[in-house]
Amino acid sequence: MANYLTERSQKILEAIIEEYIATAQPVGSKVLTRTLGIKLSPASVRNVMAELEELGYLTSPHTSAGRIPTEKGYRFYVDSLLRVSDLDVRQKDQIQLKYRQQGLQMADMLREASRTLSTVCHYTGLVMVPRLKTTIFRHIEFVKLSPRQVLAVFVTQSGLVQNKLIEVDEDLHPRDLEKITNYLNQAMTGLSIQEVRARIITEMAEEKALFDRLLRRAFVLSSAALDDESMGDIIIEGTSHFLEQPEFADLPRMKRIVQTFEQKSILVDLLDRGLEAKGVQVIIGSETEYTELADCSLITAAYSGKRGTLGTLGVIGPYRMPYSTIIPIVDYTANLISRLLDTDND
Amino acid sequence: MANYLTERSQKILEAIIEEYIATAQPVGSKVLTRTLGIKLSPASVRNVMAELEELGYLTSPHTSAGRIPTEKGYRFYVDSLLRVSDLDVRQKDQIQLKYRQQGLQMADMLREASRTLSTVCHYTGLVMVPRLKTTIFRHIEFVKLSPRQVLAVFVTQSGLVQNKLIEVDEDLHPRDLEKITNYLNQAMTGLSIQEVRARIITEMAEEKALFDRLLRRAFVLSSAALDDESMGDIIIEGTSHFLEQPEFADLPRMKRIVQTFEQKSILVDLLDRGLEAKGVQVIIGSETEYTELADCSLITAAYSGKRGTLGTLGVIGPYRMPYSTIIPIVDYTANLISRLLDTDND
DNA sequence: CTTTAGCACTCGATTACGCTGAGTGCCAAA
DNA sequence: TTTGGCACTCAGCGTAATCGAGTGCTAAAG
Repeated sequence: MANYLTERSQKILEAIIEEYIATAQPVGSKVLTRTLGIKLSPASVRNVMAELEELGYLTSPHTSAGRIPTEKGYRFYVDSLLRVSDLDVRQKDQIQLKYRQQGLQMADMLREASRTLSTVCHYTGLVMVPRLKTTIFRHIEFVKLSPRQVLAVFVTQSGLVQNKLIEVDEDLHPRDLEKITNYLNQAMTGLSIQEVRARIITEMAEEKALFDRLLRRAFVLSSAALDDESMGDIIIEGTSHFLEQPEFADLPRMKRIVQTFEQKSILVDLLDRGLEAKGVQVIIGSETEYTELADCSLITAAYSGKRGTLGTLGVIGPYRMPYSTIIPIVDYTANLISRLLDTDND
Repeated sequence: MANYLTERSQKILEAIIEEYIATAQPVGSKVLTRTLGIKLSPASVRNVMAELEELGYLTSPHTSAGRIPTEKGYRFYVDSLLRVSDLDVRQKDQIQLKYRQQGLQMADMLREASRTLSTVCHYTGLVMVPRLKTTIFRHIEFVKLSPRQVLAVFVTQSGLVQNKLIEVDEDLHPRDLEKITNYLNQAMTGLSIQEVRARIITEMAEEKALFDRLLRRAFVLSSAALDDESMGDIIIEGTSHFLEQPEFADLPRMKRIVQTFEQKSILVDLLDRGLEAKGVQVIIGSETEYTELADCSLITAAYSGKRGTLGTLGVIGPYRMPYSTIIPIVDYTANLISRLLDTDND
């Protein structure tokens, strides 16, 4: 037996997967002959199916049922068989419309993206908020709230605003705070956070800083303001869509998945993986390397601002998913968000 | 037949409800005689049960099953039968421990509260973020991001920080922004947002403002910064606990509830109701007045800062809930949060 | 008047069983 | 190489039988 697939085998595999995606039922040889373009008898189709099963692309839940795709089947389908079409104009408009309202802050926009992905795809939408260290410094402001508390407000190039409450051990005069603010904004604008951190460390070691009280303070404060790793948060919308999927009908499995979502850390990891990748990425089942998500697929794409990748977004669902329609939606959304982030904040 | 309940009937009703809460199974007369303190034959218990059913406190799913409490039964139980004990020290410590870490911003604290409620109660935790208009003005700061964009950072007395991006139609000089900031902080600190709004409106009508360009700007900006009604957001944690409840085993019902959560607006309304109430409030089933939540109970309590109620928190679950343990937990959490908000921000 | 034992009855849950039909694998003919 | 034919398998479904927990009622006991 050949260990490659003839064109006909591929056609049949494709038809099986698409039928299964549509119906969630094991597909038999008979219905295939109807669905399939080629004129072929059920018996011939069965031969091919047996072959595909032996090669590991299909499996049958029991003897007298049809076949369902394996993970390997889906992988092959996504890699080789799938032709993703462009979104049609109507769908593009429908998505774009959601971002029409003015004055959205970045965080709101990302939340909207997650929600839109969820409703358009009928799966759960995921958006990873940009990690602090990959973003570009734009502005920082220190506000004195009480003798011992300073609020740091930090704005990234792409428009993300973050607050951090800093406990200080000395009573800083507002004038000093203002000077610190001015100095930092003038010195750091345009650098990435990583660069800012590096800069702080080297300058603090330098002679000048050793003797300038104010400068020292500036560094201490900004370092406190920026050390927050809590970013890399993720926005999940539309968990309820999971409850529509027949494959998750049993509660314990369902619960495990929802818990995984609530915990977020696993999803953060998975979305992280899409950061360097170009274009849309598909992670199927066990490729996630988490048993909790063994029955799920993720479709992700990175979005970026002016200066490189900011984060990733996508959807998660059962691995029986209409990839051909979901992939362009995720792709389009990532591009749209990238564009909006670029123009929105000059 | 009496339309009040004898002490014995009450005892039996209580026993039934507690048994049902524990087991989720209809309870029969036989098990009751074991559970019940009083020496009584199953037959006698049955008589009482029939009576309780006629009065509407119990119902039976079918002839040959035991009885389960009705909504009215729960209501009576919560109102008259329930003795809430204080939390024991260990539990209090367990809860308090979660807030030990320093420098938590209010938003983080509320999220932690929701999460803790969820894990401790094994139900879904809810926390309503303070509504803007009920909070006290503490500080406002305008940061110029670009010629046409100003970022307003607004801090409430209780330590909640909120950002709003404002599009302006003229290029404001940073000096002017600073003057505006100073003026507003000096004039408005300590007022409630409602008062601030009123003040803005009256002052804008006044003669002085008409001619002072800067003052006008100040009012326009602050009014833009504060008109955000988006607050009154709510933090939901632990939705997955719903999936543990046997009463929500069927997916469609489950899905309706999860969707209701995602939509939030209904929960906002329900939590709002607890704002004026003192102490813990229990809303059972149809008392919510939402069919989506007809099988759910909410247990809520208000938390407050220095100057009055800020918001509410609580848990939501099936109405078969161990009220006697949940109520003190919610109560304690509300008090704890109130205390923390008071001390944390001097 | 209240409580209790006894008993017939109800009805959901469980098990058993047979049938059906979709689907398969294999073989022999085209 | 394809196809029709055929025996075989097995989940799903409906029906029937059984089981047993729990009830309501009645009549006797307290």
